[in-house]
Amino acid sequence: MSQPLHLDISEQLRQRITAGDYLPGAKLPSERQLIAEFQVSRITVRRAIANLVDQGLAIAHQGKGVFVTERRKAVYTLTSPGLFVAEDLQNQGIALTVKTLIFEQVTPPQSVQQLLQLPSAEPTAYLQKKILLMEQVPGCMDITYVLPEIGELLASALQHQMTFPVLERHNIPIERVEAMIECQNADPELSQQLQVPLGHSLLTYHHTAYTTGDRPVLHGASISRGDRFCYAVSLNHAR
Amino acid sequence: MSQPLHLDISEQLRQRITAGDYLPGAKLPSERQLIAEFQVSRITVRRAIANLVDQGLAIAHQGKGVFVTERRKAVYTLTSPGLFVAEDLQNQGIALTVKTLIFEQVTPPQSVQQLLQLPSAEPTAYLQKKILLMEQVPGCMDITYVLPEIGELLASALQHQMTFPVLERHNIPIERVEAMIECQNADPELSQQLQVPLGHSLLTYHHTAYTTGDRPVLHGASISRGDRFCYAVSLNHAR
DNA sequence: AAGTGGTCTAGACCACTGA
DNA sequence: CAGTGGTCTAGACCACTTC
Repeated sequence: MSQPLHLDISEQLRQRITAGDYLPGAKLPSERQLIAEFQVSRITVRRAIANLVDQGLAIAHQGKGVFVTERRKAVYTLTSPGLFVAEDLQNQGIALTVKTLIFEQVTPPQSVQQLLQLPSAEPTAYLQKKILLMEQVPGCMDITYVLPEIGELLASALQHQMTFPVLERHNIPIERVEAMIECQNADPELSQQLQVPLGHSLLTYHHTAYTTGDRPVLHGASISRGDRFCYAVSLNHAR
Repeated sequence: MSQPLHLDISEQLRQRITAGDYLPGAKLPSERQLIAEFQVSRITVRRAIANLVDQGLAIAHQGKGVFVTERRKAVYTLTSPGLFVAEDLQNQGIALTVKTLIFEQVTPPQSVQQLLQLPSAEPTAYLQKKILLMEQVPGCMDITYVLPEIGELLASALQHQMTFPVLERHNIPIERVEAMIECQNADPELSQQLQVPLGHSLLTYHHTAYTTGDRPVLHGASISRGDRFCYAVSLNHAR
């Protein structure tokens, strides 16, 4: 055996997918059919399917079957710092709904305290935890800490609207955003909230927003499904 | 059974990891030990471990054991378009080696032909495929298409050095870069080249670089291990 | 009821690692 | 060599979906 059987089988199936034998959205043969076709045990077929799922090529639905994944991604364009990334999607005609999970005053973790330059005596901030639904489907979980003064002022607005536009409307201009983009994998909570399998690839956009005078206003993380979103940036030479 | 056994077990192990009972780099109990501890079959223990691996919390090494992953990431800072992302790492004191896999003239795919504005009559470009080793460990695969004139001119230099500095040195300034960052999962080739398990999360930086007069020069993708790298961006308000 | 994928068992053999 | 994880088998039962 030069190569594991399950890999051999998943590679054959992968080839059929990339060749277009099974189109996006189409159903793959059932486990029973694959057992018959490749003459192997069920556990090996299941492992082969797991390989495809891990590669993001297929998704299993209990009672229905295994389906080839759709491969289109929505683009968050990072442009002006005052434009919340999700706003960009609305311009693309994607229906956006905000579902607030948490909105309360908390003592943020050390790292956030420093970024927001909170007083060490009584370091509090408002924590918002929201799910962003795109076309009724959960696509992003947003966890944001905002300065307490701002949280109090805008409590009602912040719970049902995008954060950045609310700030701009209240004369808190966003001058600069420091951002960091990374990959992470779904833990049980994210897996449940975003309705993806445990370990699913996620794209995380960490951001700290500063208003006039380089004063930090908020710090947050937008965790999106990695199979459905990406970020676009344009870098221009300073002249 | 409200929750699958394997999830129950992986959650208990996860808690021990986050609580610090098992520190990064430490070895988890062996499958045999876990079988004894939780009184379940081997397949269930293996599934529990697979859950941890999928979440990026652990990594298995045959013959050695399962180990808690190290969680530090190197940062690619996206600043001036003329600075190749990887250069940034050298400034951080990380040893960088380039291993060229492919360097040849090819007919690029349709999408690249358009981006590079190649003549439809005879659309050729140089394709470079490189592995970037950080501290002797493969961390990134770079696939770049460059205009044929440039490829010919710089053949020898391009094979062993970073692309952008070579261009700058030959008076081809990079004025603008259009970039896109996304998640993808390791297919068998990437899995082998980057020495990660099949399906491992990867961070991909697609980029098209333009020189004076908005003429495209090259288009490429830098595919990095998602568990070891991230991208930093700074967005400033235009004044 | 029939078909699908999800969970779990007991057991065998193989491949790699390190003392 | 003993200990580790990797592959594979046959078989059972469960949960969900569709008809």
